[in-house]
Amino acid sequence: MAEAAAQTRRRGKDLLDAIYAAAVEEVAAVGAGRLTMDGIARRAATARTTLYRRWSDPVELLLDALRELHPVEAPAIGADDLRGDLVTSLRLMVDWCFSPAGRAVMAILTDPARDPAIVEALYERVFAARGGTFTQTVLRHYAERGHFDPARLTPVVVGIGEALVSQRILDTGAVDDDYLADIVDQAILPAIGIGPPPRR
Amino acid sequence: MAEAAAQTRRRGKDLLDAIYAAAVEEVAAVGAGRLTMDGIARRAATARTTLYRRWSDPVELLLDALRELHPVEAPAIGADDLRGDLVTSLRLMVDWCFSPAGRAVMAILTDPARDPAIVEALYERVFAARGGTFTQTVLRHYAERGHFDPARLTPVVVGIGEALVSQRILDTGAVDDDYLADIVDQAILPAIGIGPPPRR
DNA sequence: ATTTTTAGATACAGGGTTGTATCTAACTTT
DNA sequence: AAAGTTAGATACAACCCTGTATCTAAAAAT
Repeated sequence: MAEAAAQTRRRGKDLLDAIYAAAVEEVAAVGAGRLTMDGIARRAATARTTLYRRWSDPVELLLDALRELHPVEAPAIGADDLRGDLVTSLRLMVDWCFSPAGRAVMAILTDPARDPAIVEALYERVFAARGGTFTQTVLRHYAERGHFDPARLTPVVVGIGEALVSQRILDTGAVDDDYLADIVDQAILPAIGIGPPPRR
Repeated sequence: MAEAAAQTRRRGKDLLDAIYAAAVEEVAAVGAGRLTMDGIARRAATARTTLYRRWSDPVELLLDALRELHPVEAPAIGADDLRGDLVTSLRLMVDWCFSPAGRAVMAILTDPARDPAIVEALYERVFAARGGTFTQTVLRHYAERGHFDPARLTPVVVGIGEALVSQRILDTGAVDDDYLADIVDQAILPAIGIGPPPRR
């Protein structure tokens, strides 16, 4: 009564964007197992009917939403600074994990009743553009330029940084830059034969 | 009709054990977010009434169940075999992760809507008896005996093995012994300044 | 200005979960 | 043997989610 109702009706891209945003927020909030058309509709402030016109179930909707979201950024390579680039790439990972898309992907991957087909679709749509994991891009670059022995880049080694970051996020819910530097100095660099870290 | 009905009625400990087992199986199957009195009751082949007589919600029940389950085993220390003991401790972790209790704990920890209070209660009840993580016990033992510099045992380093195992489980759902050996040779040992791993 | 498209609102039956109440019959205790 | 406790079964109203159908009015196209 007091305010003139914003009697506008969303349509086309505006509406889709609102629905996509609602979908990733919803899955991050309640988990993939509890994702529901009703929940997405409420969060997007639209009618369930509108969703059913386009998708037949919430997972289809979610996959479309993730496809539309900005893909994961690839870490940039600096000027001959392996250590700094590794920290930067991990920072990139942490930031992405806390983005709406990242939280949504995490919710899907950690769902106990997750569907392998969904996981695969996820990897294709979200990680396809990037060349491997966050630190992998950096490590390969410097290995090719002779900073260390490329034979050191085993599947285990290229996953050290990501594994430690994931664990830290799961444990404490936040990661500061000092911890990222510790990961690089105390785990990644020793594993590729650089170091040992300064003992002070 | 054909068979005489086993007209026995569970009571006391028998019944409780069946309920506890059902609870951890249920949470591992559907996830913490979807844990329901109804699901537990069905799995335990009892009436929901029986559950409501003792607990007011499924999470309370689950926490009691985890308290009753066997705690995590502590890794044994062998005869001066750091590498072998590390692999063994990681094997212990993997086995525990696939046990009913382990799967239940994982489901709780990875639930997007997890309650910090529940997580804390979990750590107290399940991990309290053990001295730190799986590899930590082993690493401390050998560090104290001079196999390597104890200053290397930072929070990052003692978590390397567990982080890589967790990531592998999440990715592939299984971990073989070769991979565990790779983790030890290519990540943990370099981080404590032992190695480099043999290049063959 | 008229027509077409479609967002938004409402309603509905069907199914699942919740928490409570009630009854019975099996097990324990005395 | 009698009295007690309590597992198991059934029923229930309330609520949420699912698909579908129907109507309206706003936005776009003509």
